[in-house]
Amino acid sequence: MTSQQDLLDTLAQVARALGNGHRLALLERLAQADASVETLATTAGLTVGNASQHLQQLRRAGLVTASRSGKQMIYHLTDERIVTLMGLLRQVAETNLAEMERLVSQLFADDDAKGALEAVSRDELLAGLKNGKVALLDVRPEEEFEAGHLPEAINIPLEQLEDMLDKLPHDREIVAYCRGAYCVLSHEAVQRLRQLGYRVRRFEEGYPEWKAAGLPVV
Amino acid sequence: MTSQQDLLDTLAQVARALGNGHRLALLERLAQADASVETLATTAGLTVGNASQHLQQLRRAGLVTASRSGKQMIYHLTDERIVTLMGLLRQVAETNLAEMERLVSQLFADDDAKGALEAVSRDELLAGLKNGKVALLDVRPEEEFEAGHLPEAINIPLEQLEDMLDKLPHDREIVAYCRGAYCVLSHEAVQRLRQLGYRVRRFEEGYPEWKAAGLPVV
DNA sequence: CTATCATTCTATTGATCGATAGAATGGTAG
DNA sequence: CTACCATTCTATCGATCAATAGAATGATAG
Repeated sequence: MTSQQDLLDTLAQVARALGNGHRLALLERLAQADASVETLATTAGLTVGNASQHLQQLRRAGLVTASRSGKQMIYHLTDERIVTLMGLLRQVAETNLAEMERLVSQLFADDDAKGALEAVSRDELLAGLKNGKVALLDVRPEEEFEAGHLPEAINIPLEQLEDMLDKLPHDREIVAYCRGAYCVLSHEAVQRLRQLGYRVRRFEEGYPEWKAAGLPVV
Repeated sequence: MTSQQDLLDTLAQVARALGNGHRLALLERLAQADASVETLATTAGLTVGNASQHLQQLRRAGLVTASRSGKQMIYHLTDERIVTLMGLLRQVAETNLAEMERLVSQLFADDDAKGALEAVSRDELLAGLKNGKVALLDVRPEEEFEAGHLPEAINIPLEQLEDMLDKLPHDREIVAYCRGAYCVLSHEAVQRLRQLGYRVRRFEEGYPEWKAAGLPVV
C-alpha cells in the first residue's frame, strides 16, 4: 500500500519540523505567550530573517499560525498538544539517552547542596494548593505572566526577586515555577530564597505543561 | 545560557530520528513485535543495508536497542512511550494539516457505505468487553498475534478470514483490530464480514496503543 | 579452520537543510 | 504619495542526509 507510506512521510515532515534546536526554542517561547517575529528572534538568539524562515517551516508543518497585528506578525501555537508532544519527546530522550542526563545535570549544576533540586510534582502541588499550605511564585518576566499564569500565583520576575520579598509569605512553603522543565529561573530563585531563609522548592514543570494538561489558568 | 540550547539540540536529534517515513515504518513494525533486520527491511520495503543504516540512526537517538540471537540481530523499541509519542504526532498532524485528512480518507476509501468507518473508541471497547457483549477479532498475521495481543482476542489473519468463520460468534457484535490507526487490515475485515452478515465494527486504535496505554495484554 | 549467512561499515553521489545577505512586499504614519 | 518599518522572499554556499554498491565483521555449521 503506497498511501500508507505517504501518510508516514507526512508525519515525518511534522517530526522534521521539530528536528532543529532553534525551532524547538521558538516553540517553547510560543508556549509561554504569542509573540512577534522580532520577539521570537531575540529570545531564540536568531536574526530576524532566519527566525522568519524557521517560522515558515513550522507553519508548513501545521505547528504554528500567524496573524497580523498592525505592522507585526504575531505567531501562535496551533495546538496545546504540541506542548505535550515536546514533553513526551523530552521524557523519551531523558530516559534513553545518556547524553541528556549529562546536559540536564550540567544545566542545574550549583555549588549548593542538591536539596534545591528536589522538585515538586504536579500532584503534590495540587494537593498543597488545595489545603492552602503552599504559596505559588511565578518568576517569569511580567509579560509572560500577564499572558497567562497559574491561579493564585504571585509574580516576581527573577531580576526583582530581592526587591519584592515583602510579597512573599513566611508562614507557608513557597513553590516557584517558570517556563518548564529546562527553565533555570525557578531553580535560581529557589537557591537565592533558601539563602534568605525561605522554605521553598521548585515545581518540576512549568506554565505550558500545566495549561496543556487542562488545568485552570488565569 | 548555552547549555539550554544544547539540551534542545539533543532533543532535536531525537525528533530528527522520527523525521523520516521509512524510520517511522520501522518503528511501527517494532511496536508490533521485536524483529530481525531482514524482517524489518522486508516489511518496510528497504534493502537490508539501508534498513540497517536507518536502524543505527534510531539506535543513536535512543529509540531502539539491539541484541544478538544467533546470527541475527533482534531490534526492540526502548520505550513504550515511543508509541504514545507517535500517536500524539499523528493527532497533531491530523488536526493541523489538511494534507493528512486527504491521505487518511484516501487510505480508507471504499465503494461501501461509510458505515464501516465508524470506529469503536477505547472506552467503548472496554465497556463492551466488560459486559461480555463484544467479541474481539485480531486480524494481524499469526506471528504478530503470538508476540502479544489483547486479552480474549481470536486471531484470524486477514488472508484466512473466510476459511475460519466458524471461530466467530454470531450472537455478539465483533470488534476487529490490527496494527493501529493507519492499518487497513481491520478495515478490510470489517467490510468483508459485513457482506457476510456479521455485526462488526473496527477498533480505532491497535495493539501497540492498547499496550502503551498500560492496558492488559497477553 | 573454512564456508556461509546476517549484519554493519565505508565511500560515493545527488538531494535537502541551515545560515547569510540583499531585494521585495505589505502595512502604517505623516 | 512617500518614507519607514516589520517581515518575507530569493539566491548562494557549506553541511548534513538518503540511497547504493561493495568491502569488512562476527557468529555458526560442518
